[in-house]
Amino acid sequence: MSRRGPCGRGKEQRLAGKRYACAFDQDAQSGGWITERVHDPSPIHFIHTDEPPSMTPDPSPFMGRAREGPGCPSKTVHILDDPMSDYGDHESTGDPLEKLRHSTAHLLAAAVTELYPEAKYGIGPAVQDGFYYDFDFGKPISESDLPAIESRMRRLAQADIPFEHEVLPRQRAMEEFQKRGQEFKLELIRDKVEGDEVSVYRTGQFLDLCRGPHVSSTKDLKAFKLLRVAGAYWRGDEKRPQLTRIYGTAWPTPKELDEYLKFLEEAAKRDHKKLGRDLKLFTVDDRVGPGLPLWLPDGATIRRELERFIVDEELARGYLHVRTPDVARLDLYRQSGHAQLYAEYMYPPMKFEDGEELELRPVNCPHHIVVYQTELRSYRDLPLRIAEIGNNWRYERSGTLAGMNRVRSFALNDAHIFCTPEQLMDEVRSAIDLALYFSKVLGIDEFWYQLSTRDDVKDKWLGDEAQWQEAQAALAEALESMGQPYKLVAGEAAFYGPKIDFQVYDAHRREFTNSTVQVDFQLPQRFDLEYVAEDGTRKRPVMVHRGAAGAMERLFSYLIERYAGAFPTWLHPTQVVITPIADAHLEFASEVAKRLRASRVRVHLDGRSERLDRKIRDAKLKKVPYVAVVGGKEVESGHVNVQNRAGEKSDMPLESFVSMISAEIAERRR
RNA sequence: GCCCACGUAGCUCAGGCGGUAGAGCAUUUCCUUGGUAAGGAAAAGGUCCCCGGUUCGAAUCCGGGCGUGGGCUCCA
Repeated sequence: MSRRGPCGRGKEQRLAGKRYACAFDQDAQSGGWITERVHDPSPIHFIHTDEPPSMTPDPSPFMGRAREGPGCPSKTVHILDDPMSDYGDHESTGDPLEKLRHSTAHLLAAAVTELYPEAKYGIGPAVQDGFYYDFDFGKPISESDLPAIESRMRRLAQADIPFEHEVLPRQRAMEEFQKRGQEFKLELIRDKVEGDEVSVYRTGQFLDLCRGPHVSSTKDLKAFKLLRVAGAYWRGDEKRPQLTRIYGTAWPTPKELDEYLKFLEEAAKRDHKKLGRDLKLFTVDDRVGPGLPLWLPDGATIRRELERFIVDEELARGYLHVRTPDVARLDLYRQSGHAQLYAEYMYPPMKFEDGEELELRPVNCPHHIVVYQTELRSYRDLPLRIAEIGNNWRYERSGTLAGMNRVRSFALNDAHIFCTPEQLMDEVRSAIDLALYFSKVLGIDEFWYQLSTRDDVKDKWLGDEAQWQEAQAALAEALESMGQPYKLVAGEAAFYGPKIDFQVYDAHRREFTNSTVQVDFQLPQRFDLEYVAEDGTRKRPVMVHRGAAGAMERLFSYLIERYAGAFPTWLHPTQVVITPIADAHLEFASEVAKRLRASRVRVHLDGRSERLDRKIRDAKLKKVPYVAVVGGKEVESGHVNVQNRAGEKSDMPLESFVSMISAEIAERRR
């Protein structure tokens, strides 16, 4: 069997394109790595669509995710073995689309064989919405080389070349690939193929180690397009050669291909980096530094609303909000273990003359632990839920930074719940419930849960077996008791405990972790946390790390893409644009503005000497929820003529409008 | 960090096989006061990412940085 390693599939998944209406369930395609899946991962809701989502960050990273981290689902899911999709354990799902794409990958390789005889082949699996094939060309290949390869593919497709399946004796297969200088394939046979029979597929001059199945002829491949080239390490290992990966997409018909390409265009339009610039929400400037975004006034307004919403809800649910510093003595992180296990993501400490070493915090759990320890806690105090929306600093590798989605300084909606083992389940459940509530209000309609448990490799984990079992059971049970389906991924837990991640997609259907719930027995031990139990003895609490809304930065990038900038009224930086028709109506317009502001509605009075059409157009481009036109008639009647984003107009008394929009805002209607 | 591509006015981009650069939008000013997605005119605006090198001369060529995008790795 294959290993399911850490490498994963995420990549593929990422690249994938969308899956239009349906969500994901792609695990079917992904097959089998998910060992013991408990429920099907179906995505849970999806509601509307037109708005694709994006994602948010991982919450409390905490921990030490040394290198395994809680991670993103991505990896989790896919696999490493994907390579094997080319061979090995890739169990075909029988999905015709997958077969088509996998065959197109072979077609790509066949074209490359003719154009670049020296090329060596890596693997070429089908992935969500397409396929890729990794090659070692022995020289740089760029996107400008794709058209030539693609047209050769078309020629081969028209040539009606059969996909011939052969089963060769192992020795014979080795010789075949040896003769062709295909060292990567030889390696795959050595490592992945058991037994004496080796399954190969032949397409013209191209011979591939592959289990299939494939379409019968290249003429069955009618709608495909090469999309981009990228570097990819052989077998996902950074220490091995980097191959050139060519990504492409393939569909049964040209029409579907077209739709997919259109989807990509649409996704580009709602890209949060583009909208962030167009709508003046945030900026990233070299002078400040990579991965350090600046929230501009309108973006900051949205963030303020989000934080207000989050904090108010948490306070209502019994969380205690605190404020703790962004820096702390390095010793604090030595004690938590981060200095050792998380060092590569931490900024270098600031050293002072007197020997003091201060560290920008990569996580804030140690701070909350200190808060916990300001008093001798009683079992009556538990569960104690300490929350904070505070900045965390992580020195992410430069190549991973992306807009607001992945940054080096981010404000996590973090909380640490200190509770007794008996309370664990309930706390996990309420943390999930909170995340669900946030999702519902914020419009995160499409997401799924992923339960990451520990795998068998013992030394990767801290703690004892019993605690792990207990924690995993608590997480699984919490989800099940709430009727929430999830995907179970073994081996992806944080080193200190299992976790549940909430996964979402961005506009391009790349997967991200939005929020998480993680159980931790390690920090309580490292900090010798305790509480006085009912019987007077000292006991150790359990910690739950949870980031219900994720990081504000990632949440923001998600919401921008989710709404394509057309935020719900309660979030929109400008809720109403008041447009007087002529200067003569400015005075009444000012009164209208004043009235709305008195009710805390964010308004912008557009007093430019522009025409009405122009002002309305500008407001529409800003995706402002309401445009209130004020002209002679309105001055006369005391009404406002309001147009919403759908273009529906209605004339109503100012007071009616005020109460209408106030209610909409108060209810945080979407 | 690695691979590929890219880096010209605030934005979107042209142009430049070496001789100090253009458009549209945005901005400013003037005219226009006009009922539901772009009224007209003028002006202003650029270290052509940075640093070196080659050259009489570099935004254009070469090298090295930095940054951005897409992937890989990683994952807050």
